[in-house]
Amino acid sequence: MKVITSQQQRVLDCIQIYINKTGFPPTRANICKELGFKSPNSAETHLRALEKKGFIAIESGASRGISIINDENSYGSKDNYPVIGLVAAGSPTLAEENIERTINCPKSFFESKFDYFLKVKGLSMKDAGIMEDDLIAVKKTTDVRNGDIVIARIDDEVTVKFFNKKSAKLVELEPANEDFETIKVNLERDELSIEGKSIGLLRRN
Amino acid sequence: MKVITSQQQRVLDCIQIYINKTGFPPTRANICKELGFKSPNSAETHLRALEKKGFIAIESGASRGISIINDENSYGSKDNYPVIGLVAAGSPTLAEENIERTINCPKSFFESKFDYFLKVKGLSMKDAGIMEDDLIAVKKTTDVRNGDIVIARIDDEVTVKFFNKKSAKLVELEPANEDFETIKVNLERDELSIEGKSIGLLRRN
DNA sequence: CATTATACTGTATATATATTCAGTAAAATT
DNA sequence: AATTTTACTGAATATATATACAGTATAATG
Repeated sequence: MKVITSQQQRVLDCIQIYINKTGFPPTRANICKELGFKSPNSAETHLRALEKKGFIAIESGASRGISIINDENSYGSKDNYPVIGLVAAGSPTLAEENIERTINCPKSFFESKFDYFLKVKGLSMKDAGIMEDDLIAVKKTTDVRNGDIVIARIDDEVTVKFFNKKSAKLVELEPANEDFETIKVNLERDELSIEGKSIGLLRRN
Repeated sequence: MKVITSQQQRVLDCIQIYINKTGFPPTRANICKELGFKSPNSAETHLRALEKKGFIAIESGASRGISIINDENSYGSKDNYPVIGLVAAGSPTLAEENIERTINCPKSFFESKFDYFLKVKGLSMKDAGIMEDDLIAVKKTTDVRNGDIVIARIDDEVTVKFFNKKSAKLVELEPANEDFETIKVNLERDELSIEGKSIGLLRRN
């Protein structure tokens, strides 16, 4: 359903920025001028695609009748997210004893939904801009791709690394710090469980 | 602010309710239907009165070009924080044209209050875990100490660096990347204005 | 007391705007 | 290989919309 293309994202951003700036939505012509299109139909088709995919609603016949649809974000809907610190060996990540505290934050704060914040230990991902005590917004999923920053569990130890599947039986978990070594996981012999992936980061100095 | 009449208040309320309901402002005809007027000029004259008194702004020629002017809604007092992208030379950081969009976030999200998010360009602070396109939560202040990550303005260029006051007349702005050089500012000769300091960071992958 | 602001109806119109139709072309999907 | 989706240009048009103009009437203001 929700696969937005990069151009459609540009149009969606353009609408949001226009509303923030002026207080009302743009016309087709406004979007064209903003994004460099030469035909109003360019904007029109993108708008219809965004409407079809459920990102916006268009009031038929009305001028500037565009409204952005915010999923559960019925404006200002917030939620409490747990902050996970040191995860005890063997225990489920979200077990109560692992929750340090909670952070109140809007549901639509990051691009996609997430489930908890993980407090980072060590500097194995420092070249990716992830420092000690940073809070990684973790989305629980096993659908990860090469290059994703994943939260993985090997032998009851939780680690944050770049995911890189080399073959059907070999996954490499790569650090972003030359002082650390790549973890090679033989899927036939070792057990690898993907807890989720990073979709954002929060740092409080 | 001048005195608003009861009818003008009705029109103003009508506009706000319409925006809340549809996401965009009403036309003259919409207002007439809503409030029972029989001529579009009824709405028109009320709108012009509201404009003259400073309650709304009307974009000339634009359809639905009404925006409600709300002093309480000016950035900082609520939970909407502006995201500042490329700052044009010479213009104030929070000038409207520099605001890319806004982010809704709790006031107490970071340890101390802050004023806006600055979108980072370049990698001069990468060893401090600040990467391109990261959003730095900036607190507007000139009260900075050595070691703080400051947002400074030198010759109309905005830069993010570690602050280090060496003496009464020498301030060094240190990058966190060996490929960049420390900026030495002679306070007697050069002008240095401290916009504020970083009190947190937000990254959205 | 003249003037201005408020509060309307009613008509008219230039133009702002959505929207359709006719094409082209590349990429993705089936 | 055929079809759909994406991504555009360019022109045409019905209509949605702002806005001016012509009135009427009451209340406030200087």
